[in-house]
Amino acid sequence: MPRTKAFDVTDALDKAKDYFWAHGYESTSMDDLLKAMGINRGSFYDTYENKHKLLLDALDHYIENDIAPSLAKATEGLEPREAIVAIFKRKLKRMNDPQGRFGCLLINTALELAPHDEAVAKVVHRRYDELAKRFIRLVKQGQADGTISKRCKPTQLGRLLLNHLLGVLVLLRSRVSETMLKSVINQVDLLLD
Amino acid sequence: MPRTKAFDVTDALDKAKDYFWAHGYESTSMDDLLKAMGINRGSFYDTYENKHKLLLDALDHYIENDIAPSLAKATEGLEPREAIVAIFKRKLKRMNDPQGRFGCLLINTALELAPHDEAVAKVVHRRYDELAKRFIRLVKQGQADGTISKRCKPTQLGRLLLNHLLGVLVLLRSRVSETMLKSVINQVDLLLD
DNA sequence: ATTATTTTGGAACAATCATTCCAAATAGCG
DNA sequence: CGCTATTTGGAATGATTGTTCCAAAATAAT
Repeated sequence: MPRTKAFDVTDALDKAKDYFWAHGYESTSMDDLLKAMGINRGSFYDTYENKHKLLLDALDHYIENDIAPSLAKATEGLEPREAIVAIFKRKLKRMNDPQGRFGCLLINTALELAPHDEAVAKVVHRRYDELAKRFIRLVKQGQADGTISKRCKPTQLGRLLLNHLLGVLVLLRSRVSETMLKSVINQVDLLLD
Repeated sequence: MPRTKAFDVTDALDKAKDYFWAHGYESTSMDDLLKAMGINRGSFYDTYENKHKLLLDALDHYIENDIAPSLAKATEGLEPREAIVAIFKRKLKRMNDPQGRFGCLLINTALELAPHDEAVAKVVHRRYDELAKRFIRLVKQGQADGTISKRCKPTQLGRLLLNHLLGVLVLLRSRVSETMLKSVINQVDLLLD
């Protein structure tokens, strides 16, 4: 019986995600969001509850639709060690397109809100763990096939790789020079040898 | 002939720095700032010009009065390699006091503002370079006295260490578990061997 | 003590904040 | 077509934003 929504809920969420990604949470006003999403106040509050709830949804949407596919694409068909290297090299490739320079929404949000926002902190921890596990699995496989050094336990090395990635994403958003970025990214091999 | 200021300009700046450190830039309102600094509007705008200018001053004040002394204290009297390790272990020690959990003001600010704030980006780049140079110098010395592996050029390894530090400071502010933090920090040795 | 100069406290400002609310418009069902 | 449930657009809300402004207070020099 009811009227149907005049906009695509997921599309609008995706636009919101992009805006948060570029500008952060506090710097983004409701007016900015509504304009970016192409909807208006009534529809917004009816659909997404409020700004903070939208952020949490945007974070999940980001992991599912940006991070996960990006990781899958970068690593598909590659041997474990090459997969790890590819994850980092990919950041280098993307450093010159607009989106790539905004770093990672998860990390940006973690730094802006985690200390005073329990809900955000929880999401961040879960996603860090997932990323760490992914690295750990790749390390195990790489150590098994002999391409990654065994002088460090998989768990430790996996976490070290996650930490390395966090650093790279900080450098990206900090807009450091390409030289600096290349220099750091190319050191992944040092961690694996 | 004039009246003298009723407050200590540097003390108030220090309080502002602490508030920015804990809460970030956008989340901090002028009311918050004035309360934290213990002064009022007239005095503020007369002395510090405006909120954005204050942030830049706070950043410099932070590097000079928090980072520099902290690094000096952590490394004094230590051999190069031990100095590097000490810089990281220090983060672990501090992880349970309130201030330590807020990460690093420079990095927090970089992630929040660098993409859209030229002045902040400039400061960030200069300070990153200083930190990198410091690491590079220590690496050179460590390689000279044989305590640090020579399989990597000082410049490269120095930057890698800076990147490692950025990651650790992200993890700190993200409030990850002590286990996770220890695990990552203890891997510094892997980078130096 | 008087004068000159600066700071101080806070009222006032226009702009913007996130959110609420509701009449008008709309679309599916009978 | 008419009924009804839902969405839509936007006016309105009260709170808060960063900044300006100025009279009153205070101090150092004359």
